[in-house]
Amino acid sequence: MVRAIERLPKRQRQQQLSRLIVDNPFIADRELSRMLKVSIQTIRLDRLELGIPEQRERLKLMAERSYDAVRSLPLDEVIGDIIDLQLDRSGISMFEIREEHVFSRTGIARGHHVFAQANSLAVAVINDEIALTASADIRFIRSVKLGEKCIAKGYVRSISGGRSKAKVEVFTYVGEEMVFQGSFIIYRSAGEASVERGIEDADRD
Amino acid sequence: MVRAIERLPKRQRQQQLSRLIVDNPFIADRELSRMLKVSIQTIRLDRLELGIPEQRERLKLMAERSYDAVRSLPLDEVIGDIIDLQLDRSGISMFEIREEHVFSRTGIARGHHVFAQANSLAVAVINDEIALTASADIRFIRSVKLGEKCIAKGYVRSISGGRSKAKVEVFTYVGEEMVFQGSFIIYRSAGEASVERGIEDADRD
DNA sequence: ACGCATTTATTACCTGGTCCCAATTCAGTA
DNA sequence: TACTGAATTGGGACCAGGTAATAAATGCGT
Repeated sequence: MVRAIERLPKRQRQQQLSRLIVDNPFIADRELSRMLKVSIQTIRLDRLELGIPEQRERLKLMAERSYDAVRSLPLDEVIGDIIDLQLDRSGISMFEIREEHVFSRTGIARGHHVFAQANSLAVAVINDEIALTASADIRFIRSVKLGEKCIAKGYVRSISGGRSKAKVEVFTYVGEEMVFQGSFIIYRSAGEASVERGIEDADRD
Repeated sequence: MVRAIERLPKRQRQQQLSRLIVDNPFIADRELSRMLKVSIQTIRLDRLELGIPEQRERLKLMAERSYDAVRSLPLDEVIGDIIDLQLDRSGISMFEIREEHVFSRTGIARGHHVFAQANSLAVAVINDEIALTASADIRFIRSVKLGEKCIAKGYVRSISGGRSKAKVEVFTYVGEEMVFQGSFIIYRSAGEASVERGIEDADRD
């Protein structure tokens, strides 16, 4: 039996539903029911089956993620997903090159995205409230292309200058191949609450 | 007149209220009324006077901010607005530091945005279909803060290696003050692609 | 004692849901 | 064709966390 185009079978509708919610977490059931042309109850049953929380919960989760980051470590302000982190020692992050990261003509990632991943990792691995990049020496060893997964590994090499500076080396790989290498000097606030601030005495907010 | 510690005068209570909400935006009026030992209506009047939105709105705003932040770097083709460009010679770009570019705790811009502006400019100034960053040596001279406008000036210093490499220096200013300095080696297609390898010498500090 | 600000209480209403139960529709099969 | 089970829809009760508006109570200074 040929289905009307309007109404999709359950499976496909649920897939659509997930997609819609993923790329607009702010959407409410009412709107979804209009878009998928089913009743609001169906939408709710679908969410239930798919384990998708209600809109408010979704926003709350997003807010929490970005908030926790502020409180502890800027984990959310990081480009790439931190998949391992040993503070003051090392860390690993993963970043997948997608459409929006590449030059559309060539499919090659723009350098600053690869840098951003490495920089974020270098900052994240430093166990401090305030950690800022002071300088960096970087090499793009080979270009990274659409779809490739960049695994960045960061190592804290030294903690010098009365704990106010740290050197972090980051190596980014696609598979076995090294694609990026960077040596970062990170300023830290040196200690728990105060003492030396990173760069020249930044103002507090 | 010595006030009871329990009940503060309006002004102080409202100050407290702001503080409480700032460092826990998730808190609801009910809880606030318990903490400040006033009725829930008073809390609501206070919020009204202070222009503090309800909890749900707060969470929504946070979610929006973090959502925008994730999109902001990836979506832009070029970071910063190119306001002057002489191909193969020099270029100027402007980039304003907004909420989504800073560490929310400190209001200091994340390094990779400043880098991204400079990198984008360095690539843009190279008059070629394919231009990729091969390496860079960068210094963050002072931290850049929320609201500041970064003016990046890029100069093509040399075109060497049979037109396959170019050195571009970028200086970024806030007002008169230099905040960032970078030396970029950019690979260009120089006739045909084959833009694969980058590094040859590994000098690190 | 009066008056004004402040505080509290009350009620109606809103959004965006949950939970539960019943009715309906649809498609395939005995 | 009638039956069955899944899918869909509808409705009601309830919830949190509010807004809005109006009224009543409480301070407190003069």
